[in-house]
Amino acid sequence: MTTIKEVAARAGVSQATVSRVLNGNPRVSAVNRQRVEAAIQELGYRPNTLAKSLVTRRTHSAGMIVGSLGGPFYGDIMHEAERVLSRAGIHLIVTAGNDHLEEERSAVEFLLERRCDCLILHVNELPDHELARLAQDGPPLIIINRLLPEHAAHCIWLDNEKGAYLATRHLLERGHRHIACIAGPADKCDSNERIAGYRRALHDFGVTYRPEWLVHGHFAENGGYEAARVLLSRQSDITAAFCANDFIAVSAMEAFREAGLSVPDDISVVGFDDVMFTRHVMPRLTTIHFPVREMGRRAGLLALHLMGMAEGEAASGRLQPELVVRASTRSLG
Amino acid sequence: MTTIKEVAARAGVSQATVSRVLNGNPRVSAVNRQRVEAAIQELGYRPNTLAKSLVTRRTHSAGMIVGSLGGPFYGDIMHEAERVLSRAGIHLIVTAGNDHLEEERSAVEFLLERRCDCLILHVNELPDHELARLAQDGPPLIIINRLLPEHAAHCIWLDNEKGAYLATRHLLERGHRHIACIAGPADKCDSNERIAGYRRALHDFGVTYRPEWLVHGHFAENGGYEAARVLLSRQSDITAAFCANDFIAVSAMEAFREAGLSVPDDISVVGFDDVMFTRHVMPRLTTIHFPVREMGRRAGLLALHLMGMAEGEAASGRLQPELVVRASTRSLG
DNA sequence: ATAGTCCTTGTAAACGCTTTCACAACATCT
DNA sequence: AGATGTTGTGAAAGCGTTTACAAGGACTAT
Repeated sequence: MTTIKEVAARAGVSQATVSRVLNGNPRVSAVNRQRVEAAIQELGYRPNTLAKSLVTRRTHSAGMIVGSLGGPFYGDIMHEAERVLSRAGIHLIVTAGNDHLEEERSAVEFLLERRCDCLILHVNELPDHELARLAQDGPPLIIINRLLPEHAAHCIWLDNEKGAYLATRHLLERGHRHIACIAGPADKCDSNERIAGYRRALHDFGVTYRPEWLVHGHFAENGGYEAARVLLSRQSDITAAFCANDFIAVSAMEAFREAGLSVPDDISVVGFDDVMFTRHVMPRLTTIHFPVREMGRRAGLLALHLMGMAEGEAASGRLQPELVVRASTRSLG
Repeated sequence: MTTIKEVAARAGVSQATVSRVLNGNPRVSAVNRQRVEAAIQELGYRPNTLAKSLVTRRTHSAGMIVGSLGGPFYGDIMHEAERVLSRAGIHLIVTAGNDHLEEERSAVEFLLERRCDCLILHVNELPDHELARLAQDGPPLIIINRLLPEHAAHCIWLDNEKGAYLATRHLLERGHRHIACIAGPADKCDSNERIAGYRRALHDFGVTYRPEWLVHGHFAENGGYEAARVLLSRQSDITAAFCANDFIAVSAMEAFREAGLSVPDDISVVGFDDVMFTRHVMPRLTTIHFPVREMGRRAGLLALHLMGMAEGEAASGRLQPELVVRASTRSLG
């Protein structure tokens, strides 16, 4: 790899002059500028960002942690954040935390060691106080899909409770009174918020919640299949099910179908997230739209903001879910 | 940020000793080792990888370029590659090229400037000779989903032609003789290879290809909708369609349905890629399985190999597609 | 005693860049 | 004339690490 020194030698100037050309410093004579540019071309010189960052203390990069590099949810977030950031010359470095405490910690460590100018975190296991400490003595921090009350200005989150409320209310308004809830893992707060919204809706409509209506699945693909079977085995005359996400909903529908129940004729199903493929499943899934892309976009914007690179309002805050009615729910009777 | 110097001062030793502790060098007395470790804890010291890499000339990172950070295809590739690499202590840095020449170039530049130890490229626009040059004077290079004949040992690609052949043959074996092809964009080589496979199959079964059977869509979501409508407008009595990917297939099915055609009763449809949701669409899509995850895994493995960190065989080479028969195709008559 | 090992430690020179400072050369004002 | 800017330039210090290399101390073998 050629260095700035060699370029300087070739151009017959000092390193300082080459550096000035590289950084667009106007205090360089036209002659020298040309010479340097020629030398750069000829040698195929490529500045070493490591060295540069070492002295400038800026890496022009934002670090992001997501649950996993795969999957439609994170894909959209990364994609949108990257769009916003790259337009401002900031590169996004993404790493997976895999919803695992140790991995999340080491991911943070990794990004910190790389001296990212800003951190965008989607972490499940890292406890609040560690995040708080990080926010205090690290680079600017943005937390997505989670609310730290003391750091709300750095958080972007979804009103999960409301989403679940909307979904359940939709079922109630269509006359359903025996409504199951296939929730996510019991230890995720997303999951619990959604359960809360479900219960509030029941309560508002004067329906008494029954424990046998609730069952837990996991958020990944096929997460709802087993859960739905458990539910069915309980014989609890349900006519509708609110599912904590679309994967659960789709795989639960499969289980229902196998049990001879038709969706939506025998049982109505609502999902959550509105991931891309919900439009293509049959019946097309009624679900709660999660503005993921907006979340990604805002994360990028807020990052720029905190790095002092964006004008206008900060983009933190709560995002609103919306009900999308399709074909997997119908009125009772 | 605390530096190694401060740690040294606090522990009452030299920087060199701290560095030795950091790097697990055994030539440090137990006493000093403890002192240093204590100092590190107390100060919350975090080594600066930038500085480290500057001198060691290793960044312990592999750079990857994909078309976009979103989407199931790249998601899987990134995910699998990351799994393999992170287990070996190598971090994956992913950047999007957005299938755009300039962006791909600048993505390469970015990764090169970051001094990644290895590059994994999924690029569409970058011409062969630029890749060849890169392979020559840059870090180890891996090219996925594309074959550079002179660099086959660094490539991992899919036999697209064969996949298309299998798909088309399946339709032919079921008695179809008027088979459309909804291809991808005409300028992508994936797309053209798949067209070639389609035509070879027709030829092998003695069916004469007709130009009005071919229509181009794009690979993204809904890419097949318009294309299918064009196809229908041609009145070409087709009974089956081979689609160049699953997104095309799914949106084409929608167009067929809108036109009053039932899949598979009136028209059979085969997709390509076998992305996750094809199992959940209705009718469940017959498609060609593209071993994406295997491709990602191999890319990671090959990267390790080229960095001299893996034992065993190199993982380059051609991946085989497989036909997955589901419910969107049926026998004619 | 003396020389030869083996360990542990510190000193100082890199790594490739930016940036401050000083200085020369020249232009512009009293 | 002299004083005062203005510009373009290079020398050198520093960013936070690693890593020769050398040196000192504690042994052992003569």
